[in-house]
Amino acid sequence: MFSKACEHGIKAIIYIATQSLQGQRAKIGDVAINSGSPGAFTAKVLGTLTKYSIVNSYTGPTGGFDMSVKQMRQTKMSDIVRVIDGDNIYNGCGLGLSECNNDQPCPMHDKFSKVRAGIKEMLTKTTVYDLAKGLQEGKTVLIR
Amino acid sequence: MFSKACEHGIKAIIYIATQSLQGQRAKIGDVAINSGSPGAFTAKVLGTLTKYSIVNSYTGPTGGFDMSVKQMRQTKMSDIVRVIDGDNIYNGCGLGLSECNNDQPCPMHDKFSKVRAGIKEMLTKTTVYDLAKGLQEGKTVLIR
DNA sequence: ATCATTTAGGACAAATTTATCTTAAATATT
DNA sequence: AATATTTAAGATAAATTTGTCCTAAATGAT
Repeated sequence: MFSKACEHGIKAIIYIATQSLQGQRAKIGDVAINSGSPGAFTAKVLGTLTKYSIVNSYTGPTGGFDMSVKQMRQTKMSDIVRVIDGDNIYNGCGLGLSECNNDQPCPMHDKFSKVRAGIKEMLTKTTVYDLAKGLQEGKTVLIR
Repeated sequence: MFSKACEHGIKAIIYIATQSLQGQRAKIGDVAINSGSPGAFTAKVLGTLTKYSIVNSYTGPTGGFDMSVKQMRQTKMSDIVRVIDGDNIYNGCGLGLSECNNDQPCPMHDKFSKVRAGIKEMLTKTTVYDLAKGLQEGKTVLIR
């Protein structure tokens, strides 16, 4: 469904958000350990997310990553997915045709459209804040 | 969503089915041309599908691939996807955790489960016959 | 029987994704 | 100013996926 880069990115963001809720910046090493993601790889993904102002980064000692509550509330999962995986998941053809629409649909287009709308709705209705809260309250986990 | 192998496999099966509905076997070259898929690669995928009796293959002149109407009606899209891509799409964690369930869910588990159920339902309710008919009637296309 | 045609299947190659490593740039602390 | 710490970013490597090529096996037609 999502690329590994996207999975790592989402987990990292959720972890960083929980830390930020406690007033703590998260270093990439901590992120890697606590989100079960490869550090250097995740650092690149976070670089991209930083570029899009989804998360903030700081160099030097006391540096790391953090998010404001505003960022957590504004950032939808759909934003993260779009930045990392592009919008193929929202618009792409399920059978890989270069174009596919109601006018000239692939055989799965109709059925696929509905499923995709469900995915899009789910991702646009879920914010980083929502998921960070669940993790903070111990209702969910990032590693298994 | 699906791997390229799966996309090519689905397109190939739908094309083969329409040909079978007209009493024609389809050679891999025809399949490639008419489904817009790489021939040799698709041949391997069809080999797997043949092993699972989703499609039939015949060697020699007059050989090729075909499906009985019974096969078309019995074969759900979910079967093809499971054979080629495995059942990760049905059971796997959206964030890539090795395990993820209601007991110890990842942050996206609840929302993801619903979406996944929608995908599963869509794939199990759609048969090869359904899609082949749509293509045969000119309502859908395999190439763009 | 021979031959041409087709799938089967393994080896190989290319492309993409995932992941690591190394050096540079930034910056807080001393 | 010097130093230690951290992210940034490019180079490189490993793994996986995608795709091609070639030979063997099967088989219908002559």
